[in-house]
Amino acid sequence: MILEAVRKSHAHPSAEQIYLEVRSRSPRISRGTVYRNLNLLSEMGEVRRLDMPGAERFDWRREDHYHLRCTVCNRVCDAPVAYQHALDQAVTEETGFRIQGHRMMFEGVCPRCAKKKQIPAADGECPAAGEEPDGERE
Amino acid sequence: MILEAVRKSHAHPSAEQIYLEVRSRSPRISRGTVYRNLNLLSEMGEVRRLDMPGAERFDWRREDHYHLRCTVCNRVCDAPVAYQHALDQAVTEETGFRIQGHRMMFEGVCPRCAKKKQIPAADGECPAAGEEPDGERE
DNA sequence: TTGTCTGCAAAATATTTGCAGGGAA
DNA sequence: TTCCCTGCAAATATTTTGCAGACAA
Repeated sequence: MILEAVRKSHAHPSAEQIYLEVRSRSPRISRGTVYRNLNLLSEMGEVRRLDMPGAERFDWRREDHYHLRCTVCNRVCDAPVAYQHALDQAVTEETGFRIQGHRMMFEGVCPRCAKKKQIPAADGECPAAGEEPDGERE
Repeated sequence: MILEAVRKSHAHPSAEQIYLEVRSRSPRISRGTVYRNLNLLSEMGEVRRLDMPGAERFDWRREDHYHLRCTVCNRVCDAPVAYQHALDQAVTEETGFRIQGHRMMFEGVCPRCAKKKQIPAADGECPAAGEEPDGERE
């Protein structure tokens, strides 16, 4: 059920958002269970974890890909750039690390925030997908 | 003094590590002051902030560059890959975001952890620089 | 004096964990 | 019964903040 919640929301939700979503359908669920299962799911590779300032986010997509984050409203969407396997190879050879992969996060201001010059309310979408902003960070 | 501490430690220290370092020289300093000044310094661009699971890390280098993290001991070092400005350009054009830049974090197992199969003690160095491991994460 | 910065402690946020109970095998 | 998973609450960990005092301009 938690896995479904992550997969259904393509908005890279935080653990708290997933908790709220699941609770709306199963009101007795606890945060502990959500965190425990998100950890399990990410270890199993069913969901992907995004390191972000403030709180982790989760991604339903299992393939390697990059992300794009608005530094104003904190919304995250997928970046239109192909994963560069060649870099992993290069770093492996140069460092001796057993490279598992890499993460890339683009940062900038989304079109909406650029216009509004203010933190937007709580709706809206990425250039090509429905996402939910946060409106938190300064 | 806090800026010096970050610059002196080329090991991408956490706020706590910086606090301990500064306190060893100025025992009356408080965590609040360290956090406040790290935030100031990163806003001024004097230090760089690294988003990591668990806790933020700080980097004295001001130029754009990538990082490499051992998923076992949690040590971080600089990655031997040049920053790809072309990607920022591409994402700007494709998304309409006002791109400020991107972060890249390679992940893998460092040579020492690969050998020891265990979390190493508290010494050691990156392939080419002295760094301090964490030995925290599972 | 006025404004800025600090130490201290409490608060806020995010996540993990101990424990007893419930349900499935 | 046994084992695993859950809810609940307390505990951790990290970072921020309110406040009163110290220091410099």
